Amino acid sequence: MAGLKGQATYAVDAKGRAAIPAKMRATLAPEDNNTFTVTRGFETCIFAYPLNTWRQMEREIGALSGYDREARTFTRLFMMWAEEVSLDGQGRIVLPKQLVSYAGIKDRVLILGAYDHIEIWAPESFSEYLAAQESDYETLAARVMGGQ
Amino acid sequence: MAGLKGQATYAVDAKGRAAIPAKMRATLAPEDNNTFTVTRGFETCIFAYPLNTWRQMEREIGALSGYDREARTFTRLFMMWAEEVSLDGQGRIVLPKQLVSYAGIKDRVLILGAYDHIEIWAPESFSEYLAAQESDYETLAARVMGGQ
DNA sequence: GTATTTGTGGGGAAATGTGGGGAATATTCC
DNA sequence: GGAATATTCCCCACATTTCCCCACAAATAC
Repeated sequence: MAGLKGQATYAVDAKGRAAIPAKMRATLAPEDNNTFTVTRGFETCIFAYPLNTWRQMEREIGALSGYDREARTFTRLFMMWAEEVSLDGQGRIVLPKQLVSYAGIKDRVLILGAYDHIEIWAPESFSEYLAAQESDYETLAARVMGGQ
Repeated sequence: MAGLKGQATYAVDAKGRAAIPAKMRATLAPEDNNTFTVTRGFETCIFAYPLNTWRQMEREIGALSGYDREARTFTRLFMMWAEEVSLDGQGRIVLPKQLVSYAGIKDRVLILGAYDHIEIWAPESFSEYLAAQESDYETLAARVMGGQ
């Protein structure tokens, strides 16, 4: 699968639905079956994994020991927020209420591609998140990618 | 089997019944025969294992040495609380009284999927459990999954 | 300028969660 | 032992939520 990329903001309607950008939909493999698993993301957003990617995540979770206290806690938190959602005929998903509330989403969402998953943010939360970063883009790149 | 996931709170009626979320029921294999084995869980909740998974747990218990004192104690505690329960026509199970009392359940339960089993909590107990965690979600993930 | 794709809204059918009745089974008490 | 009582199980009924489809507006492509 080609990496998920791009960004767009969309309306959330009265039924809690939001469109997934057509460009991102085009990136999905047929085996993904127009299905995502959404779960609690890191840093106040919703993560949406295409089906194939989610299967890989589950394998990693399944490899953890049920007798280790921290592993148990993480398994609970990761899985309890997870929910499988499929695109409707118009390319939308229903955002689970609990995740909407966790992410602070009201009537609009910012959807962005992040290589192997999609992220769904309340636009205001994303602005705050950006503002809170201490390193600028260039510095961050150097640190993460090993510029020096 | 796809991992059990999701969360929902349900009423416990006067007969001690609680619904199992339809999404979780859909995850069960036909061989699970709509049957769970419930037992005392780790951290003040009830664990409910689908039949197949329970068989696996039993094999692990069976592999323990009966001549080891601690193994003997763990076997007793693990097995003495276990009880097999089946879904009724409406997708509910009857929660065994002793486990209800152990988990501090009153009139509502929080049910969550935890990959290979379901957990049944008193909502208040789960809140306390969450509040008692010293690491936040992101930190926990990095520690358990090896972010760094 | 027209045709096609993309995004938004809403209505009706089906599934889900909850309560309760009554028969069958078990338990208690005399 | 037998009657009274309690418990368990299986069924039906209803309210609510969710799902799936149709319709239209806006944007993009040609």
